[in-house]
Amino acid sequence: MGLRISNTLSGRKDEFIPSGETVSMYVCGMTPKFHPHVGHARLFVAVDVMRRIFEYRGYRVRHVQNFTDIDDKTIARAQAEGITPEEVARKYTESYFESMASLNVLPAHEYPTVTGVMSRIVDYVQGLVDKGFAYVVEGDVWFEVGKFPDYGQLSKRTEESGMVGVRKDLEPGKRDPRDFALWKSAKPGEPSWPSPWGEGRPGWHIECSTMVRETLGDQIDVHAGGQDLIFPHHENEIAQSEAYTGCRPFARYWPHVGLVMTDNEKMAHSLMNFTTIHDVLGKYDPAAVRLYLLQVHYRAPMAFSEDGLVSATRSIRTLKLAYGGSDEPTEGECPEAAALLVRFDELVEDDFNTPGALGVLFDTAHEVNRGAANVPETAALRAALRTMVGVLGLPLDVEAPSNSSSAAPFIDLLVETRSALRVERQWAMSDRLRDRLAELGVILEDSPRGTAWRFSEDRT
RNA sequence: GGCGACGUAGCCAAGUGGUUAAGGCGGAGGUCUGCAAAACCUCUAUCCAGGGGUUCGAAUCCCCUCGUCGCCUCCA
Repeated sequence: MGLRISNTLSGRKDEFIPSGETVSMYVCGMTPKFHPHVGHARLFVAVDVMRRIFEYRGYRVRHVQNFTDIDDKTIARAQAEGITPEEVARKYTESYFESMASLNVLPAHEYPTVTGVMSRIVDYVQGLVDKGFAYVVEGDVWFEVGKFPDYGQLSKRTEESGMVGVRKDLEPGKRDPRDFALWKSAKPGEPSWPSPWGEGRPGWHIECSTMVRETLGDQIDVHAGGQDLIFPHHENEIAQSEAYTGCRPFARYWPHVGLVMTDNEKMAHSLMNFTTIHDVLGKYDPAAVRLYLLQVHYRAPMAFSEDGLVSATRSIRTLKLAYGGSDEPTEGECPEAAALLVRFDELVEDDFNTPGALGVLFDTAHEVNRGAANVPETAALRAALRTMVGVLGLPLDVEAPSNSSSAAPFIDLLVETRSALRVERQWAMSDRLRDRLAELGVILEDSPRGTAWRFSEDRT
């Protein structure tokens, strides 16, 4: 059975049938107006896993992800920080890349920006005007929803049912409450770009339609984003694109990633209730963070919790132990390893079921840790585990930062001293050292090869 | 009000028609260890928000109720 993907457009889980040799995937990226938070991390890790699974299943993928580098919020942030909107965008775009590199998120093949495609956006808006889908009112350009009969196909809203709650006070010149801005005339002091309708800047949705067309073409395979973008953003994107190109569906598969919740509301910059990825990575192993994010199916809402991160930190150890063993040459067949991989493949193909797949990883890790002496099977099992870890993108190769602490030389010294005491069989003294270190958050592990230490994950 | 997502053990979470309901964390016991830690082994949901219904058979399909969240447009 092949890959199946939940598709907001069809309202079902659909079998994935590629349109060509390469899977085209567009992801609504972030507005770089502050450091990315855990909600962003979840979205981009989820999308990263989708891409890795496509590639694992033998597809080539072309992944494009935008930055909305100019909008009301970047302008507001620029004023707050006393820098230009460009500087805001640059600063937080860098922050984005840092966080994503730590989480082992593969870079997209292309990162278009609004400012980078401005002239194409103007052309696109002009095209919609020419085709009769948009009208101009005093420097503003509006998309006329009434001209596009399929409006609401993604969000399942109809004019009668879902639109009743929209604002009643129309902006000047707007013909229908549902109409939305393609181009907004500049207010004094705002950044603006020239257009046939005067100085202004693009509306919120048009940049994505333009960028998709510029980078991937008139129809794409996969369009992903957060669940909060279904309406109006993705709905409007579809309207613009299908009106412009006449090609439908604009995107064939629409997987939407559930939101990260904190205190029973979505984590969002605008709600001031977020935890940045940077902060989380300061306290937790990146592999644990990624594991934590993949432990919930991407479509379900996810409650952010430190307990979950602590739990994931403990879990990751089992995986690391099995993953990091020395390499023995693999010889012969290992039916058990093959069976585990089959289980893994089936789960991963079924709408990117990472929580289910992680169950297989732990089963595999236990098999490896159990049979460390049984060389051929262990090698095959470990190879299978490495394959799975690669598909999920868990950064198990990366050392947790603990041993690079500035306290490390002193802890090493204490451990060394204790080892000497142990040789003398001075148990009372050596145990006291171990207990005192434990109180300070340093855990000692004795083995025939010597004594290793690590920081407790519970330290605050 | 409309549309959508969700409600499975102490916590997190797979499973969406059929033998014993994955896995992780936590907990209990054991092996190992000078004692620990780590690792490994065993145990830890007669039951899937509640109530009806369909079926030989449902956590899984249908209806209703309750609860949580998201979206409802140039955005606080």
